[in-house]
Amino acid sequence: MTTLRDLARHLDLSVTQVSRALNGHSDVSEATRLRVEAAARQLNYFPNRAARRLVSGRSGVVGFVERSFAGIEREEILFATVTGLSEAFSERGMQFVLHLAPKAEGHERDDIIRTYDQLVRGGSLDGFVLTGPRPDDVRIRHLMENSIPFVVHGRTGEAAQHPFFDIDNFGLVLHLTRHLCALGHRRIGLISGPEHFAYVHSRQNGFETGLAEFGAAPSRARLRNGPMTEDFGMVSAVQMFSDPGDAPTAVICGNLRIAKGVYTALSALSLRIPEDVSVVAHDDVVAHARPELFFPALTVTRASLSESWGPLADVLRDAIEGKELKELQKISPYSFIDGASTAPARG
Amino acid sequence: MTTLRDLARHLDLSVTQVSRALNGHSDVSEATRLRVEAAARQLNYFPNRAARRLVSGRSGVVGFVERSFAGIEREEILFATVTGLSEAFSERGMQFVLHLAPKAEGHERDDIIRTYDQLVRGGSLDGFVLTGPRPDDVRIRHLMENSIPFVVHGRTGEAAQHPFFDIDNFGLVLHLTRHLCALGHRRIGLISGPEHFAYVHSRQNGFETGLAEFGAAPSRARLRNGPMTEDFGMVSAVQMFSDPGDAPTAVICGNLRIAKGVYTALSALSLRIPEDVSVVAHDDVVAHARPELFFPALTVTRASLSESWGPLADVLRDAIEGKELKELQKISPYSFIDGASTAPARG
DNA sequence: CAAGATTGCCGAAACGTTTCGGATTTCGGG
DNA sequence: CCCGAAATCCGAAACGTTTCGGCAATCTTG
Repeated sequence: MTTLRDLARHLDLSVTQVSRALNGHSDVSEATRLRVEAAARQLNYFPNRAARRLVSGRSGVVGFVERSFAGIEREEILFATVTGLSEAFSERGMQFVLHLAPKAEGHERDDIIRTYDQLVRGGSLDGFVLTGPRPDDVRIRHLMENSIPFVVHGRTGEAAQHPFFDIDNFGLVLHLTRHLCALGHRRIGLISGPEHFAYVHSRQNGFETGLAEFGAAPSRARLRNGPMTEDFGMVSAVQMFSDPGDAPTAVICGNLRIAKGVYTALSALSLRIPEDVSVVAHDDVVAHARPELFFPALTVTRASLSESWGPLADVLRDAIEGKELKELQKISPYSFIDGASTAPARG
Repeated sequence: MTTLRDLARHLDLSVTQVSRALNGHSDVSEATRLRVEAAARQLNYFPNRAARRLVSGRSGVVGFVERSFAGIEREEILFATVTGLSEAFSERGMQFVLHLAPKAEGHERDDIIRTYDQLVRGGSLDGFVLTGPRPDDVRIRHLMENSIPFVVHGRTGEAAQHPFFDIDNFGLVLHLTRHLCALGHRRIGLISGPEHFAYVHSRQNGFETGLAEFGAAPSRARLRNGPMTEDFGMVSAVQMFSDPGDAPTAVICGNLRIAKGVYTALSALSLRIPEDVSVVAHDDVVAHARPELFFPALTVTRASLSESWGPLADVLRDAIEGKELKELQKISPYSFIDGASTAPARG
């Protein structure tokens, strides 16, 4: 293995200067910089990471902690997350490790916190990626208190005080709500995710804001929180539309799986889309279902999950480098794609 | 962060002795060893990995390289592999990183090899886990030539010269074949995996050996190689049983998915299991399908995939530590579980 | 009790890099 | 041609650990 010293001897320079040349420091002449780079290539020199880490105090490794078995329906998304982050960090010269914390009994997230501590000890890991934040997330509080760098996919709330990369959950549901209201709908259903997740709250806020703009009010009966599954969408829709008096005229679905269930339910109830009911959804482009394959084509807001890994990795890198909080909070744009699943509200 | 020096000062010992005490060396008295351990706990000392790696020349990180998008039906198994290995290496104090090599055009596996080199440079990674070996695998040859430690899940052949952890593919198909032959079956079908994988060859050898023991010969028409999917099992079975003259009286399935397809096909062809056709399979316990849920209950050999990650990690650890090749080749046992899907051959 | 063996300990060097402070050379301006 | 400033360069220390060789005290043995 060729070292910096080998290079220095070979070039008749000092180790210092070779190091500075390779790291692009200012006080090294253009000529020697080129000479050094050429020699480095020729002797195929690669910096020893361990040595670099020892002096820099950083390991170049980041992690993602998850409990061992999170349940079947989370597998698909977990897989996408792991592969996406692996790729993103690889491209940035960092390494990404998945750490599966054994499922311990007792305190829900205590063991996960202990895992964070263990991993950060001895400089094994520089930082973490978190997903699925709760409004008041213990993990986030703990990491902040111990000033361990991290980035959250999503955020704890609209005014979160931590590094994150998120989609505009508030905005996109507001957009969908306005779209439906503009068509004359006032009784709108919202079938969203599990109540304890922060993004569900943001979406609900967007929903209520949109309704308020048009002088409408949400109804407890038209609000459903539960797992983002086709089954839940189906059951929720059947329940919502079972009361003919108060049934909604339009439904907003948290994702495409839920929309799938809603389509099934409406078809079974002999309700036509969009004549009887308008349906819209948010498309996170994770499953293999595409909104164009719905019939009639689904109107959606879209923000691709697979495009979030890169920015997420950037934010974590910057967080580790100690940048300002305001540079560490990014919100991704979404697009609105009009389909054929909405129509003006009837009479 | 407390270092060895802090500990040494605190205990009024030398750094050397503290280090040796913590690493359980022989020339340190029991008394001081206990004293040192107590102090380490109290000051909550954790060895700095980077420093340790710098001197030992090892990183404590191992990797698994895969191309970015390997196709849907491989996802399930890839996911199981990644989570299983993550957990196994965590338990051994090592870190496991998944590296997704971008899908490049041109030479099939050239880019993967380059990836191995890059990762091993600068001491980033100590070794690799490989899966799905071919009989003459370029990756394996390359790693051996450059003496980079690795372990293969599976092996290139019966007399492989590399570290591996494998199930007894030859033996288990031999077992199934003998079982069927003992029941009087002579025309037996084998629906197995893609031809280029080494394990498919081993299984085929076991099959032919078993047949030969009973004086039977394999037939080209009763041998199918293809993807391990339900669809392939279904199509293969239909084709095999379409020729009434030469149709088999029993079928061996490469895994449970294939068996599922075979059950479907036989049912559609109005062939009863086991009265008309006996069916057996190998169960790798990866999917959520269980052989008991087949009707009639499937007779299988079983070797759980999820139990292979630990031994696999052990072998790689030992390979990195430079143990002898013969200690680095492990074959896991399988069990035979008799169901209700076989019966004596008729007439 | 002397001589060798054993036990428990220590100082110093090494791993390969970055960085601090200072030294040397070169250059422009008077 | 000289002087200060800018441009390049360098030695040495530091990061935290392991390990090699040696040293002193204690124990064993004849």
